[in-house]
Amino acid sequence: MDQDAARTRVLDTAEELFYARGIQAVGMDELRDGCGVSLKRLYQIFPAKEQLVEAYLERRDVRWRQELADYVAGRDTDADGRILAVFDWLRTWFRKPGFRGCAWINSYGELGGTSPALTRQARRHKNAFKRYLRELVRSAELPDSLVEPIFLLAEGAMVTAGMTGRSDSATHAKDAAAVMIAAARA
Amino acid sequence: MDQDAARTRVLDTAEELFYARGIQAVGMDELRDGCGVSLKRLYQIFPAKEQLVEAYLERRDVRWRQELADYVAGRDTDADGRILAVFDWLRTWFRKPGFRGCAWINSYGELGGTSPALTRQARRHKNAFKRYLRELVRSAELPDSLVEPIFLLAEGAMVTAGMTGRSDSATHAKDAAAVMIAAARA
DNA sequence: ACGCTCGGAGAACCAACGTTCTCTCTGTGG
DNA sequence: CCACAGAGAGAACGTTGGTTCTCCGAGCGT
Repeated sequence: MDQDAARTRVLDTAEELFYARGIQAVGMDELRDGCGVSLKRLYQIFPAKEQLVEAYLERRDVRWRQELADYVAGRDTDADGRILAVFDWLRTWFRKPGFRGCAWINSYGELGGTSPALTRQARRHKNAFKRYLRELVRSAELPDSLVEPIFLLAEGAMVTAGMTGRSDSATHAKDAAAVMIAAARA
Repeated sequence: MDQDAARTRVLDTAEELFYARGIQAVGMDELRDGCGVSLKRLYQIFPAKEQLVEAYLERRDVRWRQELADYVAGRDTDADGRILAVFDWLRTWFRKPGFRGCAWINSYGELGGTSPALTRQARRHKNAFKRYLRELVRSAELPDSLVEPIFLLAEGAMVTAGMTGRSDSATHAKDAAAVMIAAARA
C-alpha cells in the first residue's frame, strides 16, 4: 500500500468515525484499528490529530459541494427549479443511513470554542455554500436578497434533520423557499 | 454557604464555562476554581459530570424560553408582530457579549453521537420552542403550516449567528418570516 | 476543654488518549 | 549472504481529567 492509498484509507475511516461520534470521542488507536494503517505511518502522514481533522473537513467540503452541484446541474429544470433542487438534494442527504447533521455545525459545536482554525474552516465552508446559492439565485434573475433566506432555511433544515433524525425539514424548507421565490417574482 | 447557594454557584459557573468553550473542554478542577465550591461538595450535589451537564441544560432551557416569552409578551403589538418579535429577541441575544450560538445545537454537535440522554434533552428543548411558536401562530389565526418555516428560519439564524459572530441573520430571518406571513394572509 | 461532625484543600488514583519508541520482520541492493 | 532501510505491532511515556481519599481545621454541644 503506497502513501496515497494509506492517506485515503485514513481519511475514509476518520470521516466515518469523526462524523458518527464526534472528533474527541475517537482515539488514534481506534482509528488505526479501523483503517489498518499503523500509528507510525499515520503520524508520518498527519503529524498531529488536529491536521487530520483539518484534512477530513477539507476533503468533505470539496466532495459535499461537488455532490450538491452535480445533483442540481443534473436536474432537467429551469433556474427556479434548480434553487428548489437544492432542498431535494438535502432531503436525499438526510435520508442516507448514518446521517447525523452537518459535519461543520457539529464540529463547530464541539471545538469552535477552543480551535480558531476549525472555526475558520467551518465559516469558509458555509461561505462557499452561500456563494453557490447566490449563483443559483442570480442565474434565475432573482434579487440577491433571496440568498440569505434560502441559506437560513437550508441551515435550519440541516440542524433540525440532524437533531431529530427525520428528513421532512427539507420538504418544509423547500415549500418555504418556493413561497419566497414566488413573492420575489410578484 | 448552604446547599442551594452552592448549587446555584456551581450551575452559574458551569453554564459560563461549558457554553463558552464546550463541555469536554472544561475539567472539574477548573470548575471548582471558578465557582469556589470544593470538589467534595460538588460531587455531593452532582454525583457525576454528566448530571451536572444535564442540570445545566435543563436550567438554561427554562430560563431561555422564559426570557423569550417575557420579551415577546412585553411588546406592545398585535399577534403578527409578536411572531416577528421572536426574531427581534434573537437579535438581542446574538448581540450579547459571549454569544456563541445555541447551547443545545452546540452540545448536540459535541456529544450527540455518544450520549442519547443529551440528544433527548436537545430534542425536548427544540420541541418546546416549536410548541411556543405554534401558539403564537395560532393566536394570530395563521395556518399551522407557518410554524415549520418560522422555526427553520430561527434555527438557521441561530446557527449562522453562532458561527459568524454576527447578528444580522436575525434581521434576514425576520424579513423572510414577514414575507411568509404576508403570503399566508393573501 | 474535649470529642465529634462537617467541610475544604489538595493529593492520589485510575483510565483514556495523543504521541513516541522499541523490537522485530521483510524485502532489497551489493 | 549480508547490511540496511522501511514498515508494522504494540508497548511505553507523559499528560489530562473524572472521581475518590486523606488530612486538617473550624464550629458546636456538653
